[in-house]
Amino acid sequence: MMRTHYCSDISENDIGKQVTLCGWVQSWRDHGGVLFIDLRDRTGLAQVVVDPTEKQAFDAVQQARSEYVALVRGTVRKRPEGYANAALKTGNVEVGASEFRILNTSKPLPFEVSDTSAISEETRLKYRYLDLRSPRMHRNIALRHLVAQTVRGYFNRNGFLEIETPILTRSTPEGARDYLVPSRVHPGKFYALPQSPQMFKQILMISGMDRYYQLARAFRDEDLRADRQPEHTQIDVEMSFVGEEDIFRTAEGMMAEVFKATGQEPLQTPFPEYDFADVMLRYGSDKPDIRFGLEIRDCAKIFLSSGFKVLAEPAKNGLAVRAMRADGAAAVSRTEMDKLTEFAKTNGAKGLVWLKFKDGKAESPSAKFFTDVELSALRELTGAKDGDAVFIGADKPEIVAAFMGALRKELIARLKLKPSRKWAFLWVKHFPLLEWKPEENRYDAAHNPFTAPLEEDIPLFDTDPGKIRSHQFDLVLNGVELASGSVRNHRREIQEKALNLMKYSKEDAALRFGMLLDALECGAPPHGGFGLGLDRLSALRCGEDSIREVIAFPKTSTATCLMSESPNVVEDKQLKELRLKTL
RNA sequence: GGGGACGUGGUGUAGCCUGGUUUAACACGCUGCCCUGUCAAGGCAGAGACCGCGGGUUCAAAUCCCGUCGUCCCCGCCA
Repeated sequence: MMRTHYCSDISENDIGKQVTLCGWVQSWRDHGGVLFIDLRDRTGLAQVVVDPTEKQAFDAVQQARSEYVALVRGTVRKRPEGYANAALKTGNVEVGASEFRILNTSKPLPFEVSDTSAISEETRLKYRYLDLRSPRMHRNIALRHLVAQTVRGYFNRNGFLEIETPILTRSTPEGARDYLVPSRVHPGKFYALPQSPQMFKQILMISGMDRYYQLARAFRDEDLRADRQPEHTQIDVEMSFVGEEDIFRTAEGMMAEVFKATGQEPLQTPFPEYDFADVMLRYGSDKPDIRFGLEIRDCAKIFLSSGFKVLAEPAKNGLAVRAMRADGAAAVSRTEMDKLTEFAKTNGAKGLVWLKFKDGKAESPSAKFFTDVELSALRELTGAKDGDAVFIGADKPEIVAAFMGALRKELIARLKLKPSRKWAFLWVKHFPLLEWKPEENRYDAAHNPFTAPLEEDIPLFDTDPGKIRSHQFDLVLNGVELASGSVRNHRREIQEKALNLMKYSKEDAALRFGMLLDALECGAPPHGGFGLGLDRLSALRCGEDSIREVIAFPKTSTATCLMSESPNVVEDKQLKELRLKTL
C-alpha cells in the first residue's frame, strides 16, 4: 500500500509523523518560493506545503496541475500561529512534503470537481465519472451506502434471509409497462424485467422461508420524473405469520436504525397511523406532508341553512363542503387570491371561496354572504386567527379532496411556510381494495391484486365491493411516498372473489398469476410485507430533490444514459439471432 | 400522448423582448511570466465561442418565425 493515511485523517495527533497521502491535486498556490497544494481524496482535503529546500519535491511539484494524481510523502506539522483554516477538517495541520510524485496527469476537466453546484446536470451526467469525484457525490453515495448497510444489519439481526429473486422473469401485463428481453433460445418469446419481486417473495413465504429481504432492483418502462427512474432499488421485505402492526413495527425499527446511523435525532416510534379516508379528508392527499399544519375540515353543517347558495346547496345535497385555514394568508393580495382560485380550478374545482380575517372581520368578495354566526363557527372550526385566511371548497368528496390537497401544497410553497419539524413519518392504511373502472365495466385492484381485505369488510364483496377496505398501506415521509405494502391474501377463496370482481376469467387469472394462485392452495401462511424506495429515502436523507443525485449512474428524463450513451443500436447479427427486426 | 422552461468560449451566465456602433460581454477555469504562508491567494500578459442543428423572413439574425435535436419540470402514466 502506497498510502498511510487518508487526506482528512491527519490531525494534531499525527504531528511529527511521517505520512504518505495519495489523491488528486485540487488546487495549488505557487508563491514563487513556498508552494501549497490542496490534495483531495474520498475523505476530503489536506494542505501540502512544498518548500524550496526540499529539492526533489519542489522540482516535481512544478509540473503539477489541476486533477493530477499525486503521492506525497512528508511530515505532519502544526500550522503556524494564525494560519489555521477553520473551514477545513484538517485545518490545524499540514504536511511538509519531502517527496512529491505525480502518478498520473490529467487534461483540464470540463468543470471543477470541487464544487459542482453551478454545473448543469446535463454536463454532470455526460461526465459522470468526474461528477462522482465531487464532494457532493462522494457524500451522497457514501450516505446511501450507510443506509443500505444499516438496513442489511437490521434485517440480519432480526432473522431475515437475504434472497435474490430473478431479474429475467415473465411479463404480467398488469400495472406498469414491462421492460422486455427477447429470448434467443425461444424465438418469439420474451422475458420481462421485474417491476417488483412481488410474486416471488410471496412464494418464498409459502416455501416457509418465514422472513425475507432484498435490496432489489425493480424496472418500469414508464415516463420518468425527479423521483422516478426506469430502474430503482427497493428495500423489499416479506414476513410470515404477521398482521399489519407487526409489519409496521418492523419497518419503524428499520427506519429508526437508519436515521440513528446517519446521524439524525432519534425518531419517535411508533409512527402515527391514519386511515386512507381520514387523510383524504384532512389533507386531500394520500401522501400528505404533515410537517405543515394546514388541515382541511368538513364544514358542511355550518352552511346547511345558509343564505350563501354556493355552499348551502352542496351541503344540503350531501356533497362535501370543506374549509382549510392558511396561517398568515390574510396578507396575500387580491391578485394572488385570484391566482389561487385559478389554480384550484385547474385542479378540478368549479370555484373557490376565500376569506381573509383582519381585525376581527372577514374580508372577501363573498364576505357579505356570510352571517356572523357562520363566520364565528368557521373560525372556531378552522382555528383561524386574525391574519389568517380560510379557503372553502364544495363538490363531490373526491373532487374537493383533490383540489384542496393541491391548494394545500401550493399554499405551503407560496407562503414559504416553515416546517414544524425535520422529519414527519406517517402510515396511511386501509386503502380501498378495489376501484371501479366505469369504461371497462369492472373493478380493478386499487394497488395490488394480492392484498387482503379487512376481515369485517368481507361481507361487502357481495353487496358493495367498492367500499371494501384493505390491508394495503403506505409509509409517507415529508409528503413523499416512501414505502408501500400490505397484508396479503393467503386464502385462495378470498383471492378468487377479488379476481372475479376484476373480471378475470379463470384462464386469464391463471395466465397472469398462475404460479402464485397454485401455491396459495398448498399451505400458504398468513403473510405480508412492503417495498421501500431506497433511492427516495437516500435522496431525502441527503437533502436532494432528485433521486438522480443518489444514483451513481442515472438515466435522463428520456431514459438515456448520457455517459454510456445507452440505449444504442445493435448489430444485425444480434437481431437475427433473436429473430427481431427494427423499424 | 400533452403543457411549460432552457440551449451563447472548457464551465456558468449577460446580450434576445425593442434585429444594425457587438471586432459577442462578464466571472470562473486554462496557458505563460512574477511573487516564500496561501487556502475564493495576488499581480501582469494571453489563448479560447460566429451563438444546439436545419430552414425561413429581412438590405441585415445570437436576437423575429417554423421545424428538429437535447436537457429539466409538470399532467397523463407509474397495480
